[in-house]
Amino acid sequence: MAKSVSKPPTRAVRGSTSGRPIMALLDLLGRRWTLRILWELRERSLTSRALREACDDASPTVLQARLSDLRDAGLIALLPDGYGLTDTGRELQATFMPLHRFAERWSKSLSAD
Amino acid sequence: MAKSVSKPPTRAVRGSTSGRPIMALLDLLGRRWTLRILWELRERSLTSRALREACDDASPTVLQARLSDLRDAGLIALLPDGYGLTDTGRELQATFMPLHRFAERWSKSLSAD
DNA sequence: GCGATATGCTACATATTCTGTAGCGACCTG
DNA sequence: CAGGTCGCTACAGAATATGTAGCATATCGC
Repeated sequence: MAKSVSKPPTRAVRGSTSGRPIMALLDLLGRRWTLRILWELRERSLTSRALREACDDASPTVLQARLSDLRDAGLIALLPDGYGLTDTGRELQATFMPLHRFAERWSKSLSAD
Repeated sequence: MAKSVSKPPTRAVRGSTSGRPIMALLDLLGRRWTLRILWELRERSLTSRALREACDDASPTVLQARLSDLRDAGLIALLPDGYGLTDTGRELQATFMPLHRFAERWSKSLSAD
C-alpha cells in the first residue's frame, strides 16, 4: 500500500517504464532528501521526528513523501524503534560508503582552486 | 569561488556551511538529473544535445543548470568533443558502478512482492 | 559569399515540487 | 485527565522543473 492511498498523481518511479532498473533507481535517489535520508539511517534507526532534525529540519511534507517513496521501494521500513534500513536498503547503503571518503578528497580539490 | 560567474542566487551547494563535505555532495547529487547526467557520461563524452536526448529529453533549462553545477563542482568539463567527466568525476563514477548491479537485484526484489 | 545544419545556452509562461507553520488523531506515562 | 511523544497531513507562498521557442556562434558543402 502506501503510495496511492491518498496521493493522486505521484507517478511511479520515473524510468521504470524503460525496463532499465538503474534509471528508476537514479530517479528515486535523485529526489530531494532521498540520499540524505539513507545516509542518516546508515547506522541507526530514527523516528520520523529525529530524522527531520538530522535532515536540517526539512519540512515534514517532503520528508513524509520521501519516506513513503523509500518504503514503496523496499529500502526502508517503519519498525517499532523508528525508521530503519531494510536488508535491501543496507545493500544500497554499502554502495555509498565510499562516498564519504570521496567527499573529503573532492572538498579538498575544490578549495584548492 | 567557481559557482557564481553569471548566476545570481543559486546558493552554494547546500550543507557546505556545515563543514561536512558529504552533506554538500549528497545535496548536489540529490538534485534532479544530476545522478542521471553522471551516469550517461560514464563511458563517453556527449554534446549537450545528445545528453538531453539520453536524459529522456529533459528540458534544457534544468539540464544547463545541472551542467553548470557539475562544472562548478569540478566533476565534469566541457571539452572539444562535448561534456565529459573530469578525473574527479571519474572517481565518483567509479563509486557508482556497483549501483548498476544493485539496481538489477533491487528491481527483482520489488516485482517479487 | 550563401544556405543548411549543429553547437552551447537562454527566455518565458505554465506546471510541479518544496518550504514553513500549524495541527490532527493515536498512543503512552503520569 | 494533563502533558508528552509518535506518524502523518493541510495549506499558502516560495522555489524548481517543464516545454516550446529562439539566439549567437561555428562548421560544412556549394
